Amino acid sequence: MPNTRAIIGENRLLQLLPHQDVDHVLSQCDLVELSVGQVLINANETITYAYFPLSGIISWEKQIIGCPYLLLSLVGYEGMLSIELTLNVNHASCRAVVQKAGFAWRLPVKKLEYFMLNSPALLEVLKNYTFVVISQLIQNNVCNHFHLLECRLARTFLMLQFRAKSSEFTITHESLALMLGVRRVGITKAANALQNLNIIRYSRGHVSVLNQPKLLLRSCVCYKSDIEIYEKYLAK
Amino acid sequence: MPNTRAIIGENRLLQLLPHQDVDHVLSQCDLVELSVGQVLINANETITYAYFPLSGIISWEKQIIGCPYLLLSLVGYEGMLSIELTLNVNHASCRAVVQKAGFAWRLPVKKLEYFMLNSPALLEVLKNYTFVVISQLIQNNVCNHFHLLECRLARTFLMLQFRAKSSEFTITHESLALMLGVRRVGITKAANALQNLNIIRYSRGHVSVLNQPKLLLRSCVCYKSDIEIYEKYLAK
DNA sequence: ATAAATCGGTGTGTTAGCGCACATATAAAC
DNA sequence: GTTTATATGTGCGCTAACACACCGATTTAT
Repeated sequence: MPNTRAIIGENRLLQLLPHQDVDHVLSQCDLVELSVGQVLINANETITYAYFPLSGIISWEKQIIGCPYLLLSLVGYEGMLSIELTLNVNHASCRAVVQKAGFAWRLPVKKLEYFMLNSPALLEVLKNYTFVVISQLIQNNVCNHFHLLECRLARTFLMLQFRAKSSEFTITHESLALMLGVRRVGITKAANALQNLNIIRYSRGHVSVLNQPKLLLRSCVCYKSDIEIYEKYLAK
Repeated sequence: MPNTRAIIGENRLLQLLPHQDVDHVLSQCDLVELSVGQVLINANETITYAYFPLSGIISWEKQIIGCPYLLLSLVGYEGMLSIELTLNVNHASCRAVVQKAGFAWRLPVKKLEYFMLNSPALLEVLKNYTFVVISQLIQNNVCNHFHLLECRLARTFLMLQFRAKSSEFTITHESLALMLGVRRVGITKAANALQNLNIIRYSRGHVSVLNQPKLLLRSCVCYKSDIEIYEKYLAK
């Protein structure tokens, strides 16, 4: 299905596998559509599927009683939803919400467990990706604590741009506020600063990155660190 | 060596293994002393040993260029240092520093890799513990972001008390500040508040928890959450 | 075309934690 | 017993982000 692939994209984790393994895995997957706002799973629920996004973006966010949600990781075509399965845990740590519409391969847990035992290549990719996510959790921890909002917002725009494979994407200040654990007005102020510098432009949820190099300069080192670790452990 | 064991304590992860497996593992371990301030590993260094603490406490802390260190996890007799190895990664994500003197079993990486292939029980324990640490990273992320310093300090005291297996332990405001990513004076202020309520008492690095129930009330839910997840995945 | 909903902007006062500087007090060293 | 190092306390001005409240603009629905 080369035509379909061109439209819906590919998943970088699956691309790392030998052809034979990919074929086996895909034969057990369903192609599903991800629509904005869709909650794929809530914290503590039993995991029934792993998702390998092809073109959408999923946010992985945690809530503590009495606090708002906080973004922990963004999952797009470069990753997989439900790394818990790598460790044979089948309860979700976090809520997963679709932030950008798209498509994903959906694989039942049982099948994934089978492949983890029978495809060493897949197992290795999963382990490496799980480590990458752990690294992201660590980086996020420090970043959220020490870096100023404007930097963190810039970093978030970069992460969204990367996963959207486009310098234009759709996200409201409200959603960004939820991700970064701040008030909506906080995002408005920070986003405005970036807009006044002609680095981004936005209007009613539609964001355009006008100057990516400048955005990188305004962001913290954390974006680059994340990318570097990803490339180190998940290069072709 | 029952006498020795009584003195140096036991490691809860190893206790979960069948006797036979423990004996095999311990036969390949060295008993090492942990002294306060000792840096067991720095971020990005190659991991050569895993440590199973028996009585000391190790802090796992990350630094980003331009920022202070931040505590990510405390490792005591309930855990293991170097969960990266579970995912076949042998580069350290973080620095590990001894915060409380004690003893640990030290196992060379090669041997651990061997046991991961040959002791299914150990592999399972390692996977579960790795998941527990991921959960801690997630909880910490939200906690550090939303909870007030006094709560977070109370939580830290509880974590130290738990791992020290004693309501008395030794730690300075300076070290606590480093762990929680705040100024020393911030700790002084928060610790003073707890002391004025007769919940703790401290003097020149020596802390006594006087009233643990009250300390629990002053702390955030995060301590209990951590304990619950630990018990769920690493119960006997 | 009007109403309703969504999205973004502004303004005022508050606060947790910061940076910096300096003051004690206890313990260890000589 | 005096010195020195370590550990803790205090004070002052600052700022990022908060809470709350309200306004304007654009899109969508009827």
